[in-house]
Amino acid sequence: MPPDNKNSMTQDRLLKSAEMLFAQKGYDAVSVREITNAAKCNLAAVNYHFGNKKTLYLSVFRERWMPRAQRIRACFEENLAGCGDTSPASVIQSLAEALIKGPLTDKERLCHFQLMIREITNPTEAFEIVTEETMKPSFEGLGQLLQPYLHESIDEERALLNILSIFSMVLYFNFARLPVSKIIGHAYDQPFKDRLVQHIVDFSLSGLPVRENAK
Amino acid sequence: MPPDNKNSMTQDRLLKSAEMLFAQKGYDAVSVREITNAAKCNLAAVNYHFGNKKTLYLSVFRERWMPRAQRIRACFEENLAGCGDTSPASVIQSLAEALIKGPLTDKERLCHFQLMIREITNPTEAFEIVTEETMKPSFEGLGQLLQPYLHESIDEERALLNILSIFSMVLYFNFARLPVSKIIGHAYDQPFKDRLVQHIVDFSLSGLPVRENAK
DNA sequence: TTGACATTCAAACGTTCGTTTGATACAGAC
DNA sequence: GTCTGTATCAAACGAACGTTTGAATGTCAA
Repeated sequence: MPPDNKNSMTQDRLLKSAEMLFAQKGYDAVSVREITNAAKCNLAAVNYHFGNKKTLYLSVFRERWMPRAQRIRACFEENLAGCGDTSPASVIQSLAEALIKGPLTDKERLCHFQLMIREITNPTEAFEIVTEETMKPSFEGLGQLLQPYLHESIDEERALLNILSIFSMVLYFNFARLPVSKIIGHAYDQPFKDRLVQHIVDFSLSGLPVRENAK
Repeated sequence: MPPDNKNSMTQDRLLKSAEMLFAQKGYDAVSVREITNAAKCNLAAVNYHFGNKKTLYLSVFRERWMPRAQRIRACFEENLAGCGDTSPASVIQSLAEALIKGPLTDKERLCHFQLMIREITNPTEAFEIVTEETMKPSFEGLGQLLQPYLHESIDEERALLNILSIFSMVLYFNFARLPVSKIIGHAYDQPFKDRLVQHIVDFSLSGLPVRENAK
């Protein structure tokens, strides 16, 4: 039997380096040599531990992306439990905080959403993990939470579109930091992220802050 | 002097094929051979007409993406002129229709937003074209249109966040068709796009359709 | 100490990449 | 006809790619 320490150390370093590079540059723009250099191991290690580059990419989603998605979900549920109720305001506040401030470091969060976006624009086998095992269950859960509070006339599609819209904002403000920073004129610091959460909650609950007599 | 017809015909075919392939697969996943095969011309044509692959990619943005962004903008302005006023409802309706139904074919629109997303996640020199020459001016124009109607307490950053939020929805519902289709359970047909525009307008103006006594 | 096994490594594999080359075809100017 | 410049082409270039190989290294059971 191999020393499980050394074995998994190289595997873990590979997964870590691969995840960061895939997130930053995308699958095709990253070479196996680049990954193994970053992980400080031999070129052949990828094929020895994961078979090939594609399986390494899939392993990144299985071993690193999925657990993180679950951590975010757990954080949302903790936030909501702390609210004491399941009103739309509480739900959205808990969701926005879990996704934008949440349990992840800033680097992790950026990495997480970049991988997600790349999988949406270039779907591979990992797309199923992202949609079927993560997004879909989450959205169904949110739908059940919000449904009792929505207008009776709202059908299921409209309810889902509302949740997708909230999600689109969170996703966008996470992965499109560059253009957002360019447009608002400053970086993503902590106070701004606080204001961002507040904005998403406000906008989701009331839409544009229009004066009453101007609607 | 060469026959300007034949000259520009090959160039145009290259730009057309390159745009579609770059949008579908991303810069690194598309080879020059793939592009020249699609354009039915010789491999060396890319280097003869554009110098190299990277310049071809930039030319796609300059020669095809920018004009299309301008067509969308013109459509928005026509829509708004047809409304007779510049109320937030009219502005948002005109914007959502220009972006989601608009002057483009479905294929063009998908291509347009895919290129945009790719440039946001993998910024190159074309990123400046997308942000500085297109997004920023548009958002400033929208800000000036909406400002008079917003609450006096709303500062510039909050006003921009509102516009960015509307934009995030439009962008998301355009480029993330796959997961959206998976979640709502059907394809992007014309009636759905109508409902989508309506939803974006409603959501932007009022947020979640919550019952009054439940807010 | 020996043998079996897991892991690492340098080197090479064949393929595909972006780019270059030199020949060829063909237009209009003189 | 000859010359000039543009456009296309097949063929080849060196570099980088993902993957494979076989030897070397280290660890533990027997």
